Amino acid sequence: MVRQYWLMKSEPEAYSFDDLMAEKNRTDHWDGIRNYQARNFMMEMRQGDAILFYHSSTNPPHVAGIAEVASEAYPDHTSWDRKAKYYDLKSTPENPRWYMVDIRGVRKLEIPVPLEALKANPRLKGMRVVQKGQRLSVQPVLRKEFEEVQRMAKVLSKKTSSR
DNA sequence: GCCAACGTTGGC
DNA sequence: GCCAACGTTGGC
Repeated sequence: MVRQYWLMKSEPEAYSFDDLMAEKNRTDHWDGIRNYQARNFMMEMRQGDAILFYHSSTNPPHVAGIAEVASEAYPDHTSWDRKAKYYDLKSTPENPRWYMVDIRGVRKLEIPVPLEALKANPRLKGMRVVQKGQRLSVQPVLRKEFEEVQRMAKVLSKKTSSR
């Protein structure tokens, strides 16, 4: 049962939605979050919550697919791994500072929904991702926004295929 | 590659 | 607790 809705960003060159779908059980852990607000949102996530998987730093930026929360937050062990990219010396196994969740790919959108289209849709005005300066890589979305993005993907794909 | 908008750090 | 300096994000 879906409880809450989220949007998570990833740079596709680093990790794309297709990469997630290619994982065993289409499931992977979401490590490397080093922002308190994003971490706190992840700690609110419950199994079955739905996720818009967003590709940032690509042209054009877009929502690529739907995922779901596969496990609730648990300590991000890469935070105390000296060799890891996002090592934080203030995080320890005894006192973890950073957390991660597991997410599972559900389905790829019929067609990616570009940021420009999100911005042009007045129903999505409240989404953080369309607002200037909102860099948060994990953010809550409303159910109606989540459903609107899915609807847009359907509409866009019909337009494309009828040409 | 630029740069605006943020978040974090650390001296005071 | 203030705030300057610095680092990062991410659209363009």
